[in-house]
Amino acid sequence: MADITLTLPDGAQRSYEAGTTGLEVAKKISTSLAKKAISCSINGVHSDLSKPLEADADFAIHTMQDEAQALELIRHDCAHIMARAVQEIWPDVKVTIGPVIDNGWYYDFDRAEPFTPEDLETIEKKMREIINLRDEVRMEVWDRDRAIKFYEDNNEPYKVELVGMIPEGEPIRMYWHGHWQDLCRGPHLVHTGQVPADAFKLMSVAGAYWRGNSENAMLQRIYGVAFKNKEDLRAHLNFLEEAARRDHRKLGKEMDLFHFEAVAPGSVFWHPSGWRMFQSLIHYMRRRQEAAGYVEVNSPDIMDRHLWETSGHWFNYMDNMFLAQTHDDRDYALKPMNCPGHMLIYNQGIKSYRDMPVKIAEFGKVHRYEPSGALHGLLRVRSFTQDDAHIYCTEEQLTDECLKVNELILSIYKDFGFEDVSIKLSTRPEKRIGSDENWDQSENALREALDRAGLPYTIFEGEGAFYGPKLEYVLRDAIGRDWQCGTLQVDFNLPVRFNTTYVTQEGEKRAPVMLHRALFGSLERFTGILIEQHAGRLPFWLAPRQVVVTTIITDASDYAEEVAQKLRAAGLHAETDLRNEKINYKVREHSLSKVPYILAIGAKEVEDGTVTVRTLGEKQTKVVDVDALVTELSAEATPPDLR
RNA sequence: GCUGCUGUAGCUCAGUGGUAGAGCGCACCCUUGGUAAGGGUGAGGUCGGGAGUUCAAUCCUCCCCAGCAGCACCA
Repeated sequence: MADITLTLPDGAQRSYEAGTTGLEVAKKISTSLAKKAISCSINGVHSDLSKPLEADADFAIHTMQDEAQALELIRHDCAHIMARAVQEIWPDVKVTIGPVIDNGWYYDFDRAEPFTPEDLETIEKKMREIINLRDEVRMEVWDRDRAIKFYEDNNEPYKVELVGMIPEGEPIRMYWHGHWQDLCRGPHLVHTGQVPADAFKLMSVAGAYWRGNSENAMLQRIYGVAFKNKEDLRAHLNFLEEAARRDHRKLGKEMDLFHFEAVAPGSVFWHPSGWRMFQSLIHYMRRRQEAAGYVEVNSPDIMDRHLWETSGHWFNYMDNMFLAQTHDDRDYALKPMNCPGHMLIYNQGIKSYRDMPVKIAEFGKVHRYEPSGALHGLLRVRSFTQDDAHIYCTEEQLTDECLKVNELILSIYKDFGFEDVSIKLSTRPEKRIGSDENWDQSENALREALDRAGLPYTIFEGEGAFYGPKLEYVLRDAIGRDWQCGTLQVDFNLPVRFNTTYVTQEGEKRAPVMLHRALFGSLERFTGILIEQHAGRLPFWLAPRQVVVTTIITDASDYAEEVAQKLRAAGLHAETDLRNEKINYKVREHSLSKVPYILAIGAKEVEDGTVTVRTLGEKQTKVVDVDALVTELSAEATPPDLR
């Protein structure tokens, strides 16, 4: 048999007989390496050690030291071992798929009875037993008929379907973990004992549709997390606990910012502190938009159904609209969008090419009947305030305007400390309106704007709105869930539907191109993300309660009021706490509610005309002159755009 | 909307087939104390809503509502 030459990571070249497996190569290099080896890379493709090497290649052996490969294998083997455990405990459970995800894996099962938390413990225990068996993992390539027959005989209909979906020409790989087998692309570990038995944990059970389609049967998904060692697992569990402490729903209650009621699911009751923060965001955005040439308007909340038919929303989103009953015979709907209102404002009077671009902004409260299961604190609600705007421009201005919006969004996020924002470009969906030429033009404008800005982005084919493609600016919550905030959409269609025009230099009427854009997106959502981002310790300029003036003795009350008045006169959110309580008690309480500065006043301060300042979270206090403090805090309270 | 779980005082939660309890908060009293909980007394609940089973339901069953996790959805 011919020899093949392998180039190792250090550049060394070695020759072996063709058909040698990765594991045999490892053994020839050293016995200890063979013991530690978990997989290999052949020309950069992560592969099983049992795979025979048939040609010259770049070759590397992986051990648990190779983080990326180790975690992928551990998690993927965990998925298989869990499925084996489940079928050993409940032989009638049908298996489906079990991929690796961030921090772990999941596996979807079809079982009549729901899995209980006790079941998870049982499964974990069985998994540890399987790991201890150190069963060899073997891979066999089968032909399609044999695989289908096998799964039919074993009453595994989901696997039969999966085998059928594998494209012609691709190998059908069957992985055996001891006596148990699964259809899988691989690669896998050498034996089950390579999975660290103390570094994984089953987390939860939840429903999930077969193949992600709500028309299909609902399966039971078990989620697990797995790491290289138990320290990493513990660190991850700590992270989850920390994240739970930052949950904006919890902090919203603790900081008395907002609440929800069953009478209005998905709609926020803003408390004074929360509303103050909300208003600070609006004031900030209003200044930024004015500086960027926008004009602000306000349009009605309830409008006739015919308007929504004209815009196309009635046809596309009727089921998700709130309808308003009246005593006349007309149908009204609460606005789910601001665009039609802006079209009617634009259409007043005649616009010239000299007026373009026209930028109409509104802090519009929109209502959308979101599915009950989608509601999630401030992050997904049924009525929310958009910092919405529509830019009407000429086709020549299109790309430049996209670029300007992109710059504005990123500059604003930067002011809030969001530096790495992921951007999604969603292209034409199947169900859409408008010509392909227009879609080409729209998608190109967005793509070109991002390219000119030199920004990375991910394309999501077919995920655009029915009227145009969109950019989505995605921010991440405390536990790593992504939420779309800003958005920019190009639309050639709505202007045509509303007979919206401008007069060109040649005196002809022409439809403008329209951009839909929101920068915060939803002010409710953005507020929620901010709360989590800062774990409630908001930047001073956004903190709804900035300073509390506390007294140590009752005799200091008058002076405390005086200090608070001075702070308020400087525009700061200052209040007093004159209660007959110990200073320790007051400090604790205001610290827990995340007030940035606690001032303490006792006999000494009254006499000297000073205050003692404590910064949130710091033990050290300092005594300062009141006027100096007012000056310092006023500067700190200045919003970033005014500095 | 789907699967599973949860719903008891303002908050966090315990508890029982015989109409309820703690801590915190709140009110009042004592205490005037120097940087993360001073002490006492007291008020406060149709046990998410409705129906059923039962001599008796907060507890068991069913329906509805809301919330949580995930899925699906997100103009």
